[in-house]
Amino acid sequence: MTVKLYNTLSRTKEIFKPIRAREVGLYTCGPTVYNYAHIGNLRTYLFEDILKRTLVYNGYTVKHVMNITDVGHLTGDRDMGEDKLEKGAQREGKTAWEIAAYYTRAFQKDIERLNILDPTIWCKATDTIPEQIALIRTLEEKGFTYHTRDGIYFDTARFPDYTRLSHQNLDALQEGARVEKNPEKRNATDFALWKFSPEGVQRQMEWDSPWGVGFPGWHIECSAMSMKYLRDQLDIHCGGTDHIDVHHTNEIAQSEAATGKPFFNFWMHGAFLIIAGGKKMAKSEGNFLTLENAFVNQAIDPLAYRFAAFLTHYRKPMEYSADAIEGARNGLQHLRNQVRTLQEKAGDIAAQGTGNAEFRAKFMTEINDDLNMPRAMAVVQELLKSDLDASVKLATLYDFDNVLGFDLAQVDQEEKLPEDIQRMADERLQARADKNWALSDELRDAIQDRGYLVQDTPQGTKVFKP
RNA sequence: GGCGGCAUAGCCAAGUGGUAAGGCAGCGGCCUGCAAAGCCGUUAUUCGGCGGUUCGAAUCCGCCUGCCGCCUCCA
Repeated sequence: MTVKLYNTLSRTKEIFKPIRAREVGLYTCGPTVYNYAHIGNLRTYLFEDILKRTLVYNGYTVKHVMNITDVGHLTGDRDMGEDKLEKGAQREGKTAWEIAAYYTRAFQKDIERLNILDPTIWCKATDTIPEQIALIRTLEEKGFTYHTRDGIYFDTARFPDYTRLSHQNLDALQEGARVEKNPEKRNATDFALWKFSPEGVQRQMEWDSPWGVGFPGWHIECSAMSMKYLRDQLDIHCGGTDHIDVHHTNEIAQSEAATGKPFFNFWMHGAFLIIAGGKKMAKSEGNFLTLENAFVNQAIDPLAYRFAAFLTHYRKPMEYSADAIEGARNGLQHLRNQVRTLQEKAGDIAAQGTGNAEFRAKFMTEINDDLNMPRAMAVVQELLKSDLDASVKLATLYDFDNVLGFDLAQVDQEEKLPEDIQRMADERLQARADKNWALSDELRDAIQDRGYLVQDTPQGTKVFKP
């Protein structure tokens, strides 16, 4: 089976071929940990999870590196010395280091709740300062840098293929359209590799460097870390679509300028989650929803978001609405109920291996076509509606779940009922035996109010948490 | 201004030349003491608008309308 992936570099779907035969190097841009991730951020990590699981499903081993940006980028060229982490620290009365540690944990909890597989390697920007400095020094030796009063900058005019990824027309760039421009920059697209700590200011995060005390620029960490951990396996680099024009363009420029070799063969970008009115979800827009407040606190299983995300292709903007989430929530619950029903009918599932080969091939065709999850989800429905034996269906579903990540094999693990719920269930059983329907219905309502489902089946009454 | 994207049923959406996937909601039925769950069936003569190319277009071309992203950090 071949995997086709849309490569932003060529703007076409290409047949994926890793540098090594069976092991893929994957780098995914991680969060800046100065606040909670919002569900729009999380959409991108879900896309990357599907990418990784699809590669694994195809028999590849994936060496996955994700960075944690725990040093603040400046909020703008002119905000001398103020960055998001230090600002967050001020806001919350903690140190920048505490802020970073706190939101790193929060992020890791979020991805765990979404069943996103952990990367092979987590790496922190602050742990690779020496590598970043070394990279900047190489660039300096090769003549790609220049000093300004506030830092060391990369001269993009020296890198001929600067717009390879962005396909921008540099003459038409409107520098300073939204922010005051830095008069010392030689070209509008030049960017800082190293920033000096402002005079008279003691930053919480600053390091010595050959150029003076300061902190790394906005893009250098990803170059340094991907080269450090993936070396000669620079296969796929992912991030949000907003990274194409600036962050990834600059990463390519500085990396290739330093090494003289191509940086990553595949660049993949996830589209935004948008909300009513078509606006992106963003911290700066003040419309951001976290997994915590939009799902966990609403008693909605976070996996409903996973389900929802798979109903839209990763390269298309996804409409967020309460109705859409309600639909996904119901869809996931329905799927789990179907699995429960199958489990009751199924015989030896293990004997079925990975299930039905025909459906497996169909499923694989879809995920291998640039991760077409909406179609893969349709294949799941087709399988469910087919007249295959329950054990075969279930084995096939469990196999698909290696990619889907809905924990379908776990739905049968019914937890023990709390004592009072169990007592009500017992009383209701007696009421039914007495044909006291009024009492029976009252008890059913009471149990359901507590979040449990009551089902009277031919095999007896079942009470469980949905 | 440049680059890029979006517009398909009540909602979320797939589909890039061959006559509209799938999910949710709704409706009808089976089952049930009634439900729930499950199952079966059903729901767009039509794809933002107007032209054009073609035997044939949601899909290609032109024009128009509306919306959005990036060009500052941002998934």
